[in-house]
Amino acid sequence: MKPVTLKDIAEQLNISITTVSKALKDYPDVSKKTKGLVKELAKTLNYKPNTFAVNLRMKESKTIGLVVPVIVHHFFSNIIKGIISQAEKKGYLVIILQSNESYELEKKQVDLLLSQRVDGILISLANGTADFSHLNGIIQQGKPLVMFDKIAKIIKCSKIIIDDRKAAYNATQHLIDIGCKRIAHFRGALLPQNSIDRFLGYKKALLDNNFPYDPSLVYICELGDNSFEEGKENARKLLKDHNDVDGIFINTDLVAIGAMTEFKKHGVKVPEDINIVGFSNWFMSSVISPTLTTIDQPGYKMGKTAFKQLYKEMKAIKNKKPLPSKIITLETALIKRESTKSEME
Amino acid sequence: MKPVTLKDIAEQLNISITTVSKALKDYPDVSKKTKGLVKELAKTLNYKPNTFAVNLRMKESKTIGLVVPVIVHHFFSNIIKGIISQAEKKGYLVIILQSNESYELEKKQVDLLLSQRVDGILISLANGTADFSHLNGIIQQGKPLVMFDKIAKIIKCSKIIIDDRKAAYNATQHLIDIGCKRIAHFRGALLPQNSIDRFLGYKKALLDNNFPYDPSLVYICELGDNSFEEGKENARKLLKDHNDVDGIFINTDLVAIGAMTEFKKHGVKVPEDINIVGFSNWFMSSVISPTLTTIDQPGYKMGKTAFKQLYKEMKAIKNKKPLPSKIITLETALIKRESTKSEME
DNA sequence: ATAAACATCGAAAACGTTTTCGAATATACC
DNA sequence: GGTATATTCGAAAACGTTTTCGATGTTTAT
Repeated sequence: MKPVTLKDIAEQLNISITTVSKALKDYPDVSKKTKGLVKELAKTLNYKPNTFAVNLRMKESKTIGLVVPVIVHHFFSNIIKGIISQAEKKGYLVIILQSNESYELEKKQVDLLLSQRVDGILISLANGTADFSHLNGIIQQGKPLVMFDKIAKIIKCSKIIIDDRKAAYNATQHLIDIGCKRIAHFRGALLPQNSIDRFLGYKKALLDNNFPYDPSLVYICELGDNSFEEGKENARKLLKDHNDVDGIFINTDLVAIGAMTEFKKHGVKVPEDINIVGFSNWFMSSVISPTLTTIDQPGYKMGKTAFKQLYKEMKAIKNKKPLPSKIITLETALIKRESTKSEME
Repeated sequence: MKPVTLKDIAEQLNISITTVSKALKDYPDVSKKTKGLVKELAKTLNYKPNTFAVNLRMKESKTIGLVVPVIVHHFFSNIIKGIISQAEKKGYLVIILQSNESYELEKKQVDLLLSQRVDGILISLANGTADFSHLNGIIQQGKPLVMFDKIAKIIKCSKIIIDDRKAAYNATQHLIDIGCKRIAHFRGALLPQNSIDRFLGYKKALLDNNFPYDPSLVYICELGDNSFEEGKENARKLLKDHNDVDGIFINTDLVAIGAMTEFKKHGVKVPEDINIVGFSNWFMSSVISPTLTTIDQPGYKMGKTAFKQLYKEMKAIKNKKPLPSKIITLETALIKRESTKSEME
């Protein structure tokens, strides 16, 4: 019933706790014979070191904290999977918390992780987060912090991102290449950096091609949740305001799918009447009809990379040689599908 | 830099560590005055109890382990969300591990959680799991274990499930009600209980309606991953073997969507030629074309319920009054959409 | 006045591990 | 035989908290 301790093994073998501990860790100053005895008995008794004691002694828990805005989300669950699988390889466990896109909750979750004394923190910011003192709190405690996807440029820590601006530029350029003349954009909320960058990429592509930039063609997802409903809502608005739009670059696949559903309802054909490019390459997008042209965003890889960076920093801090912050940009790719016409020669 | 400890507070106030500890926990045997002083200083110093020490002393970590077969999955990520949100309310953290549908990995993950000394474990079994000794290991250690969705009937622990058989029965009955005469079934792998139960529900509905049960109409997802590809594969086989099938009850939405895609490719119309009912009500199913008739499986609620049950059992074990195991069955609902014809009068 | 009750505090043990440092024994060398 | 060097072990401190139990001082009741 009671878990086996070093003491139990020591008593049965009539040696000291010290020796048992050292034997199990292959210290050079214990004989082969006693090592053998100890290891054998440890195995038969099914000894498992008490993590609580180890944590206290070593001042680390081999556990990291992860805060994401949402869990039920193709992109984020891929990131989570990437983080967990990489962490496991290095012997780390992951505690996951959700901010629900709320700054208040995010702050609370960070505090929770801090008081739990995790060895490091991975975070993707809530859309509403504009104050960053809770993040500085992490750094002040000397804990490594790595941000991914939804980042804050101001904070001095490593970041794993994609080049949203470039990806958006490519998406918009694709619409231009296939012959679109009037291109709208459904953008995300005002605050998140990637929502801003995607907008800027869209705008730059227009200007580089001598297209006029028309602010009335930019629709903001006002609810801020990048939902199916927002796509439908904006599609309705667009249909009312502008009947000459023949291409849309949309912030997120889900919003794009909402828009396509609404267009279908109104008899507007995709891609014949309107070409659509989404963003993220949710699995869903390859399965709907028409399949959605989109930007592939490497969630799994982002998760892996984020943990790897955090791991390096945790190791560095342990060795009292903190690493400089690093910004890693992951490649994206334009996935051409049925929602945009094929390229013209 | 160094975190503040009880000792720091005690020294600054010239009182004992004991008194500081008691003051912070509102013990009755410390005066209001000292309580005030201690609490104030604790706040200004930003004192946070050292979780490692507390865990060691209290022999509990307020942390539970969660093992799921997959993370990137609409149903499971909903469950995860439910578990995390409920756990947070009770002050528990959740460590998530993934078995990747592999028995070996599942066993390893359970061992990991056990050696981490989590206070309890929630698990949904991998499809390949047929040996259950690792689960009995949990119970033998006196740790509460609650299984959900993919369960093993043999293990004596609480379980949160849906009535798969009844749900499958209703799905099949729906196909019969709308006039289908020859109904096929794409089932999941052979081992998982819910795959078995759904098959049995399908069969019972047929027999209750005096339909012949024809084993050649039951297609097994052989890869065992319930994927889009498996849906396409089975649809191809069905098209080759049976040209008279006018309804299919399919184990999982994703497989159903794969099948629909394949049918569309071959010019077979849904629901005109073949009616399809899926299972799980993934968000995706409400967005594809045609929208998919399916069984709604309450993932979020299942997660919440699973944690609640685990919490009760953890509390009970702490009070040395272990609770009897309990099986909780959650309600499902048939969601009628476009992939099945409307009911005949 | 004495005894009983109450209020307030602190010493110390315990949780189980890791690691430093010194002690003891055995082996090597001259 | 004596000194130096390996080899093998263990005592003890430390990590920071919780909680038992006794000590001290103060108030109330008799």
